[in-house]
Amino acid sequence: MEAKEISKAVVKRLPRYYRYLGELMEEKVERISSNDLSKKMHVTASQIRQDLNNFGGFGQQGYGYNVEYLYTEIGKILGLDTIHPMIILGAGNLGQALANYGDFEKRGFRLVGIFDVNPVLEGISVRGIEIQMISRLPEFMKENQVEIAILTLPKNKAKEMAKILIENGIKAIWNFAHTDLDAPEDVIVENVHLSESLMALSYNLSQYRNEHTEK
Amino acid sequence: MEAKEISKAVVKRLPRYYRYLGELMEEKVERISSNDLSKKMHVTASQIRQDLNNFGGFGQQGYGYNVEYLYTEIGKILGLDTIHPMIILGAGNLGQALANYGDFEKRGFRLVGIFDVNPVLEGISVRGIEIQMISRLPEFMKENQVEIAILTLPKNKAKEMAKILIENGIKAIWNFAHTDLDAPEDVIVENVHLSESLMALSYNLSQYRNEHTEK
DNA sequence: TAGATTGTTAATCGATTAACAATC
DNA sequence: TAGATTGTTAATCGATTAACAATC
Repeated sequence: MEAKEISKAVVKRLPRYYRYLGELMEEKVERISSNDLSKKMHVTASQIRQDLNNFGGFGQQGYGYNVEYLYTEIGKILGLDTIHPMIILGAGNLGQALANYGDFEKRGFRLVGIFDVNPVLEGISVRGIEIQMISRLPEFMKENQVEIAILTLPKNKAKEMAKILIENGIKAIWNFAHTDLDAPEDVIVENVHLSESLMALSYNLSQYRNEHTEK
Repeated sequence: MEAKEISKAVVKRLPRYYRYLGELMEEKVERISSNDLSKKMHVTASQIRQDLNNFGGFGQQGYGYNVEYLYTEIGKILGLDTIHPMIILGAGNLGQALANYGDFEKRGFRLVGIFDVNPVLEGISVRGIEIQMISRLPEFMKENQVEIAILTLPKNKAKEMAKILIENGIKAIWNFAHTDLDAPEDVIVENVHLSESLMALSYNLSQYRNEHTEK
């Protein structure tokens, strides 16, 4: 809320704190110290305190952090206390996998539409939502409030659709296409480049093999 | 190849260089300077030169980098010049989506098995590979060389299966389960925590809204 | 040769860790 | 109160950027 700029590294860690705190809640743990949490998460206690203090003092000296309170507060910081209407562009395997992932709904990410270019898919329901032709997208966006678009289309199609999304006032794009998108700075783009993740894995694999073979 | 330790940040950037070089090749571009590439990729030229020089001098003063050569070399660094036999654990939507992604095969990631716990799926073919019961996994791993396991199972099941994979000598796990895995340091784990990615997007969304509302 | 551009060292910037005073 | 643990400042570490000599 304050003007202080939070680093990308900190933001990337917040959801992980949130996940661990959720698990602690399930285990009925009421409070935890940065030290204990640091051991669970394999990070330093110092980093935890430093990270959390970017957003305010959630702990109490001599006591630690109240798990439920901290969980709720991080949830708010992450914007999980509001509804985010969401559409999927590309009803292939990946699009359907994401549509069927129920936990998103639980966190406020509400799927309101699914679109594809393939006429064969038109009218087929996924999670109770009928797949529509992508040509209907601009119209749909005018009639419905849409905040996030999930892009699970081939890369050439993806760039083209990103343009249309932006023209129609999309707020954020979760991009699974194997390409970078051009977007103005007021449109949030979060990339999930799966093949790049697999290549990083492959690098580490080769690296490890070399280190333990050569010599 | 040398003992020099490459930072994780550099490794994460390599696949992106690889992607851009691939695109340049498609466009028949023969050579490129760090400066031109930096403009395309929205990074500094200095970073590109610094990154590449971790692995050796691929460029030439006054000329720049030969696109095809650099592409090939980065491919080798990423281990894309060797075959990586791969299995999928969890034949749900996501598992099938990954099974059907043809580009992996092209890069040397060869799918050799798909497993699930659901007996209904037994024998069904995905990309010409029959889904097997997960109970057959240890046997399969003894009979076949398997390097990478893709984990697309619910989190409780995932931890359990990771243990079995490790006992049977898996080299790397590409983990899509919403949990961290315990693995010895000689087993590479690459996590894809999709919900965390979506939460980071959500954070940025809320953040942007605040900055442009309050004042 | 002159011009271009790398490879590489040095300077800067940012992020992580350590330390400790404040305080519950 | 004494003990525990945070919040926060200072020190360290690492990564990015700038600068430029080397060299094609």
